[in-house]
Amino acid sequence: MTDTSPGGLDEVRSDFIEKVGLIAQNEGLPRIAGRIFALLLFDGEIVSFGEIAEGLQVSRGSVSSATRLLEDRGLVKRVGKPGQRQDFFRLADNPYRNMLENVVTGLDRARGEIGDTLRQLPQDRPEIRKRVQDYARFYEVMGRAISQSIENLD
Amino acid sequence: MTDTSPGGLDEVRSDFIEKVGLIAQNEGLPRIAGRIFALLLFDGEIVSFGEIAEGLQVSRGSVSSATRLLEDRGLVKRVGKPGQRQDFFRLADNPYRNMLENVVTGLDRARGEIGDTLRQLPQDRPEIRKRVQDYARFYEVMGRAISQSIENLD
DNA sequence: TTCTACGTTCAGTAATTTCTGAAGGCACTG
DNA sequence: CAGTGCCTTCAGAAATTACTGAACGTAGAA
Repeated sequence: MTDTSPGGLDEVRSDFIEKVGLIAQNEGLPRIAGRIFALLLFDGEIVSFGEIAEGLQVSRGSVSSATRLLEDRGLVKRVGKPGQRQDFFRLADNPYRNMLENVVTGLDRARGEIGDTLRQLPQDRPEIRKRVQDYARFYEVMGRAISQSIENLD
Repeated sequence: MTDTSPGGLDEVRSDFIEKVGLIAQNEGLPRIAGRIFALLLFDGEIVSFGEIAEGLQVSRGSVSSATRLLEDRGLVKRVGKPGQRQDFFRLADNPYRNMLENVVTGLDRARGEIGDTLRQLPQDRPEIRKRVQDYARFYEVMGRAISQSIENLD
């Protein structure tokens, strides 16, 4: 029998999964992606495609797109099992490093777009250039900070 | 006459405003908030409530809620003008510092929620605890990095 | 006081995004 | 070769979020 008592492990687990779902949503990811990540993180095991769909009570279509998203971001790894036709998943080896790198990528993109504006601005409007430059600098500073923090993870 | 020629300042300006609107959306803010921020940043002037609504072609209701959001986050400042009933706005003094602080706040919140889970986890499941702890650490590392980067802004 | 200009609120609408579930295609099995 | 189980795709449904615009309250002007 699984531990479903109040405050028991199962409740902690499902609370965690829901929490991470909401955090993911806050960060602009589909909620299901966050839940899958949390499930793999909490259980720490290799879990099959079907178990994810059933365990989270979501459609296989959703599992398909969410796992691919997580895979693309390097947060989750798809693995095969000999003699098994199903796909299996586990946490990626370095999910947090990849998360940080994804954040940096997003910041670089924003900075790049602002840089485009800067390049289009005439030299004889230094006040505008200054302000746009400051904005670009914001993304640059934050990106650099996060890049450097990657090594602090382990 | 304003410069509306292709590649002219007006076009750069409106492209910039739209770009920042999309960036804001990416970061989970209403698009209009990003546009207002961009307008104030680009023009660098004190702009009235009505001018914002008209200039961006959005309803006064939207201007009201977006400006309040930006005000709450410390990105924009509402100022009065003597003898004027309208509200006026300008960029905040230290918008980027405040942006970074807002990010840190969000990270702290996420870390706190994961910390709650950690506290509920029994000691006899060290493997689970380890994994959840690593996840919390991710938010901690990123938050610290950004906090420290605040001083690099100027 | 009454009038007017203003910002805010909120109910409803619009737009966007997420999720579902059925159809489809592929690969393995027997 | 047919049958089965699997993942993906995609059209549509559901849910969420942003936005509008009218009603409202307030404060200054006349």
